[in-house]
Amino acid sequence: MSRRPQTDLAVLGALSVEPMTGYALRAAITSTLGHFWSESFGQIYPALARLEEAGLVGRDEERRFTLTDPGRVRLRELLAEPIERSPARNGLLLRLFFGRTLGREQCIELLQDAVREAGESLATLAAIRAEVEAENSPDRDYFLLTIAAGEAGARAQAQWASSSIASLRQSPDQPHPRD
Amino acid sequence: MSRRPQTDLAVLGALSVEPMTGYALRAAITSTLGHFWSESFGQIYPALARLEEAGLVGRDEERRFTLTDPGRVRLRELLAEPIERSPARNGLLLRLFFGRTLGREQCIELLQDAVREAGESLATLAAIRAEVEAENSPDRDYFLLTIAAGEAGARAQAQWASSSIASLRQSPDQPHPRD
DNA sequence: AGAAACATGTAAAATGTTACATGATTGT
DNA sequence: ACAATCATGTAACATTTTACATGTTTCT
Repeated sequence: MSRRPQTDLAVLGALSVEPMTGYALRAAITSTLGHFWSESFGQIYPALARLEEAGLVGRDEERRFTLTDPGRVRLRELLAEPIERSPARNGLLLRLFFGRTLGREQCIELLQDAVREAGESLATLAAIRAEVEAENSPDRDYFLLTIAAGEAGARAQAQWASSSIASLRQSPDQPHPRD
Repeated sequence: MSRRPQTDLAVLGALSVEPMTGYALRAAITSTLGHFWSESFGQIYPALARLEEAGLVGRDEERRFTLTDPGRVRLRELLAEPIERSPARNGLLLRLFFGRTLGREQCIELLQDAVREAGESLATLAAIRAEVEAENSPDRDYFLLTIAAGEAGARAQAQWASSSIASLRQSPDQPHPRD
């Protein structure tokens, strides 16, 4: 099965929340969905064109893209499909796995970056959470669910990275192999 | 910058641990690295051919691929490069974000799957951990670091999903929009 | 002898990113 | 008028997956 349905899912889903221009859609995917989803710029307009062709999205008076009734049906279908997992690609863990070659100090630096990054994530998520909690959208509880996932992940990363730094500091630095 | 360096990093790194055939390399990437990295089958042999051409890997008496000295230098270079983050693509969160359309019960099922999955991950990781702890490899401490990351993530996911299920059960199910 | 696993590769198709191109609208 | 932002798209390129193709070795 192609991965295009996943792009369609993101696009139709975003339009189910509110009608938007392609430009706004891109901004929504970058900012709101950005913590757990991404679509590259060059995917969105072709997807919209295809979906419009198929009658799944239309335009309102202000030329914003809207979800049609068939589009809503299609969205439900896509939501019910089994989750396609994207391949794991964690560059940090890949580097730490070969940490003996990279060297202890550099590993510690990477882990410090990870702690900092997790902190930044938590700050961003707190801001988004405040915004979402202020709204009274019917989607609110579900939005908060995804925010909570991000927060849980960030906290786990911060704790893991911190304790990893501590344990690396206790172990002796080994010389690089063959140096 | 192309993403090929990332594939090279995985291949050279794996060979830095021990010499292997391409077949074994693939198995190593699937099983050991599999929790945080993936390379598709069709990438590995072309990468090996390219790296051999460039003199970064060679063959030992048993025709296993080995890391050459220039290869080790290149590996260090690649390890020191900034981490390229791969785009976030979390199908579970994408579906939950549109949970109002998907429906509360289906969301709960997805979350239950997530809890189960996290449990399976923890079991697999525990097995790998036991194996690695038994070894006395110089890479051991770094391997354990990456295992700990997986464990932390899995535990965070299990907790988040469990408490999300509880909170969804408390909120009333809203009818599907426009049904 | 046959099955299963080992081993190496290629080609086509699908996917995805990046850079470029163009014009309208809005605020200063 | 000018800059910034809004808005829509295309084309070239890079990456990745999947399916196919082929032969060897090892175990039963």
